[in-house]
Amino acid sequence: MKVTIKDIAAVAGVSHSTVSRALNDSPQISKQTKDKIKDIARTMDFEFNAGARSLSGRKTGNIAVVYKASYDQFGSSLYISQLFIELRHFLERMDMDAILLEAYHPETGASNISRLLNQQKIDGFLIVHDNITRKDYDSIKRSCLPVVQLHLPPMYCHKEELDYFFTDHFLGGYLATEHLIKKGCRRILTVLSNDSDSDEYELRTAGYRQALEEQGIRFEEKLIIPVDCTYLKGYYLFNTIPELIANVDGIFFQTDIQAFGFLTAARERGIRIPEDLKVVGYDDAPICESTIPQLTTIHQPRRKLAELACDRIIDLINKRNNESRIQEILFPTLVIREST
Amino acid sequence: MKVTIKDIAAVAGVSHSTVSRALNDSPQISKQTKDKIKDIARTMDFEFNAGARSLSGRKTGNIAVVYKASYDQFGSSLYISQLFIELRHFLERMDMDAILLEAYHPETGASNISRLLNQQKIDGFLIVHDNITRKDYDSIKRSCLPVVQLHLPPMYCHKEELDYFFTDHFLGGYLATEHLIKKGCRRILTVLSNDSDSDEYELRTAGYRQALEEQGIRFEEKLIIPVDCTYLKGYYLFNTIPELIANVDGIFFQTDIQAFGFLTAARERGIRIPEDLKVVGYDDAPICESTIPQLTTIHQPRRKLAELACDRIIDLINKRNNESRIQEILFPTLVIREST
DNA sequence: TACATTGATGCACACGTGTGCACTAACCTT
DNA sequence: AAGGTTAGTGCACACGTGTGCATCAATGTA
Repeated sequence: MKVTIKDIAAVAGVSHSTVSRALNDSPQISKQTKDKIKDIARTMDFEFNAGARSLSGRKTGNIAVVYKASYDQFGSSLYISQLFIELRHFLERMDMDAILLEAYHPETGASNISRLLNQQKIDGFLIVHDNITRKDYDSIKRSCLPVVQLHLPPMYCHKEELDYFFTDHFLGGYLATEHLIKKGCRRILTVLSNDSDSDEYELRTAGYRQALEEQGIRFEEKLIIPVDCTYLKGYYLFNTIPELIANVDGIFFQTDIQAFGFLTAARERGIRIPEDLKVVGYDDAPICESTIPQLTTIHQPRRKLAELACDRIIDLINKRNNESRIQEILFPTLVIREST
Repeated sequence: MKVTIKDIAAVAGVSHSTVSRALNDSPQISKQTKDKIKDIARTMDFEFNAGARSLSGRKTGNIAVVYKASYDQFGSSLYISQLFIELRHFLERMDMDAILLEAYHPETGASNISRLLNQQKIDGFLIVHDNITRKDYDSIKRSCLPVVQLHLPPMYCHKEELDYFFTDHFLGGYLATEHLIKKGCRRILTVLSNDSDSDEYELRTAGYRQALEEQGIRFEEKLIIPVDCTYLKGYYLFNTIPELIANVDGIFFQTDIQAFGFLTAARERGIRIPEDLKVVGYDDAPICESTIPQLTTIHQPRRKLAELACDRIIDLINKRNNESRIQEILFPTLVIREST
C-alpha cells in the first residue's frame, strides 16, 4: 500500500492536518515539528498522491507540451526532439512532468486542449510550434491556466495578452547575409523551405533583404528560391537553377539540410567552397559538424529558450509576477565554420 | 467553473450516483436514462475530473513512456521521435495521455519511476529503449502496475515475467547479408555502432555471421568494424580501412547514417554502387530515399510495434488477458532500393 | 389482495489532501 | 491573579467520483 499523510501522522503522533502543513512549509507549524515530520516522510519514501492533491489544491504537477508532430527527414522532428530534451531538463528540476501531445487529434480533429482543460489534468501549457484555434485560445483564457508560447502568437490575438519567447528570425537572416557580404560576396542567393505554415522564412528573408540594402546591394526577387526541405532538393539545385548558381558568389540556405545536400553536390562538381562560393545554413543541427566542409550556420539558442519558457510557466503557475505579460525575443548567433 | 457530474445530475433530475453509473455504462441503469444523461453530458462539454477519478477509481488515463534521451545526429533521437509519434497515435484512440520521461534524473540520478509510482500518477509503463534497475523493477512489480517493454528485457529478470515486443535484430542482420550474397557478394564487411549499451548490434552481427556460414562463406573477425554512429565516420571509412574496402564486394552498415556517409564518399571516388560494391543499411530512416543511390535497408516495423505495445498495455490496465505474459518478436523486412 | 421479485435509483461513505476555524497551553501585561 | 495575546495543533468539511447497500416503484404471481 502507498504511504499517505495519515500514516505519517500516526507515526509522528500528530493529526494529518499538521503533516500536510508541515510538508507544505506552512508558517503555522514550529520548526521542530516540521523537521521531525519531514524526516519521517523521507524515511517512509512518501510522495503526495497526485490525484488527491489536484482535487483539493488545484496543482497537478503536469505541464502540457503542445507540438506538431512531423515525419520529415531531419528537420522539425529532430528540432522538436532536441528542444523537448531541454524543456524536460528544466521541468524536471521543478518536479514537473510533461504530457507531450498535439493540439488536435489527427483523425477526428477533436481538441486535446479543451479535453485537458476539462479534465483538469494540467497546470499550464507550453505551446511549441503549433497554432491553436481562436476557440481553444478563449477556453484557456477562461480557465485562467497559464500559457507560454515558444513561437510568435497567432494573428487573431493581441500580443499584449500572451507570454511568449522565440528567436529573432529577422536577425538570423540578417546575420547570415551580413556575414556573406563581409566575406566578399556581392550576389547572394537565398533558399528557403516551402513546407511550413509559419512565417519564420518570411522573416529570415526580410533580414536577408535588409542586410543587402544596407550594404548597397540590389535586392532581386528572383534570387529567392523556395524548395522542399530535403537533402535531395539541395543536392539537385545545380540542375534546377544552374544559370542562377553560376552567377552568384554566396548562398544563404534557410535550413541546414538543404545546405548539406548542396555542399555534397558542389564537391562532386569540383566547385570549391568557400573559395568559389560561400554557403551559410540555419539551425545549427548536429550534422553541421559532419558536412564537408563544415557548415557555417545560424545557431538558435534552444537551451536558453527552454529555460526562459520553463521558468516563466512555473512562475505563472505559482502566481509570481503574473500581473503583466513577458515577451522576449532571443538573439540567434552566427557559428562560423569552414563553408564561408 | 468546470462541469461536474453533480451539475449533470441537477439538470437531469437524478442523483450524482446515477450519472456516474450511466456515464460508465453500468448495467444497473436503464437505457433510457443512460441516453438522456449522455446527451446532457455532451451538450455541457463534460469531462471527468482526472484527479477525482484517479483518487476513487484508480485510473489516471496517463501512461509513462520511458526513454533515453540522446543528442545524436540522426540516430536514436529521430527514431524515438518517430516511434513516439506512432505510440501517441494509438494511445490517443484510447484517450490516454503520454508522460514522456527518462527513467532517471540526469543530474541527481533520482528515479522517476518510483516517484511516479508513489504519486500514483499513471496507469502503466511503456519502456522504450532504456534499462531500469533491479530495484525499480521490483517496485513496479510490487505496485502491480502493468509494464510493456519495447526492447529486450534486462538480464536480471526472468523473461517469463514480462510483456515485451521488439524486432528481431538477428533476422535483420541475416536478411541484409543474405540479400548481399544473393546479389553476388562473396566478401562482406559489416560496420556497426560502438556507442550503444544494448546488444542489438551483437544480434545483427550474429545474423550476419549465420547468413555467411549458411552459404559457405568464411566468417572473418576482422571484417567487423565498430565505429561511431555518424555520417562522417561512414564517409571516412576509405581512409580508416582502405585495404579492407578494396577487397570486399558488399558492406552491411548497421545504421543508415553511416551508410549515407559512405555512399557519398564512394561516389566522389568514382566507385560505382551497386556495380562495384553493394551497400545495405539498417532502420529505413527517411533519409534513405534521399541518398544517391537510394539506400537498400532493413525496415523495422515501428507502427506495428507501437500498435501491439499500446493494445497490450491497455488490455493489461483493463485486466483483460492478464493471466499470462505476451512476448512477441516482430520481423524486420528488407527494403530494396538502388544500392544493391 | 397480499406478497415476492425485479429493476432502477438514491444515500452515505470512501479515496488523500488542503484549510478555515476553534481550541489549548504558554507566556505577557497590568 | 485575571485577562489578553500568540503560537501550535486538531476538528471537520470540501474537492469530484465510485460503489455497497438500502430503498422504492413497478410488475408478476398465487
